[in-house]
Amino acid sequence: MCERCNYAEMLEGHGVDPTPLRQAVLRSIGEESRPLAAVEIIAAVRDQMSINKVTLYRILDLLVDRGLVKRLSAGDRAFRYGMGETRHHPEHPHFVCSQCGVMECLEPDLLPAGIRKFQIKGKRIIKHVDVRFEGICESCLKARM
Amino acid sequence: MCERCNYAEMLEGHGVDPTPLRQAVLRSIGEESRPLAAVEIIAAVRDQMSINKVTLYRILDLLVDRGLVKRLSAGDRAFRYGMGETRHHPEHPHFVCSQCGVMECLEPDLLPAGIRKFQIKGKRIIKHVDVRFEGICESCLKARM
DNA sequence: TTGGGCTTGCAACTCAGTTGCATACACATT
DNA sequence: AATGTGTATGCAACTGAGTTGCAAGCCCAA
Ligand SMILES: [Mn+2]
Ligand SMILES: [Mn+2]
Ligand SMILES: [Zn+2]
Ligand SMILES: [Zn+2]
Repeated sequence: MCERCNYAEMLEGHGVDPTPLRQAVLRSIGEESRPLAAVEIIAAVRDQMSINKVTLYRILDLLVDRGLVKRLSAGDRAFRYGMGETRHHPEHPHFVCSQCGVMECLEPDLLPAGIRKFQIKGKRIIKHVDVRFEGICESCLKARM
Repeated sequence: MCERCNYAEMLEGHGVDPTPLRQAVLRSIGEESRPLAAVEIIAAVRDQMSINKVTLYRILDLLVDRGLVKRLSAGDRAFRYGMGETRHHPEHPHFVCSQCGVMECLEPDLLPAGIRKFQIKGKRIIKHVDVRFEGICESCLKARM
């Protein structure tokens, strides 16, 4: 998210006790520009303190449940975790590199305008739309030459 | 796909030996109107003949590789497998019920027009776009009342 | 008839995440 | 102070979906 975010305040604002581990998990996600896999989050947290992987997954569940974090599907078997939507961080599509698997955030204006208007279609309730671009990322492109 | 599809011919046309198991896997996928999880495909095939799960996954890999089948992400941990694109079966978005997990195919015209035009963006190569609507399906809606 | 490649099966494995249960700590009640 | 109650974390074992290694069966070619 941003360097001046107060993660403890964000947690408290969502009714979550801001324990050191929860702050560290949220900070690790917030300080990256792209959504991270659990294995990346655990590595980042462990640079500063010790954490068990079950605790990490429980914290992630809690943060996703409270809307602080968004669980994203990258098209492989591991979820990615990125910051939830706020006014400073609007909904946006993502890009996944089919070679190295990295997920990147794209500009919100790449979300096709009006994608929200398909709200009722054949008696379903549509809650949200997930748009994922797939291809080859810049760094994999460079490595090919 | 359709009842009059000749699955053996489709396999041969893509350079794949049309063994009974491969035909049964492709037929199981083609006869459904929605993409299936591997566990559903194996159940469908086993209604007619015996198959080992490793064989199923190897056949799925092969069919995906040849473009006969498309591997889709439903936002959970199990892939779904649906028929690949042809002239009779154009690209289309999907819907996933966040309650029961079922994936359904939506009309191709729900794909936002012009979504293909984001072909070059920030030095990435974009190969395709995956649009997935999430919400509550008709049958889960009924069951709520 | 022998040999190679393709197809399938079985056992064991991997990876990402989950469950069960125990321990530790905080804070409230007596 | 002693006790209880809930919350946070850890550890071991488990699960589900898919993968790997290797062996066996089959087909056709030399
Ligand atoms: Mn993002
Ligand atoms: Mn479909
Ligand atoms: Zn890449
Ligand atoms: Zn449903």
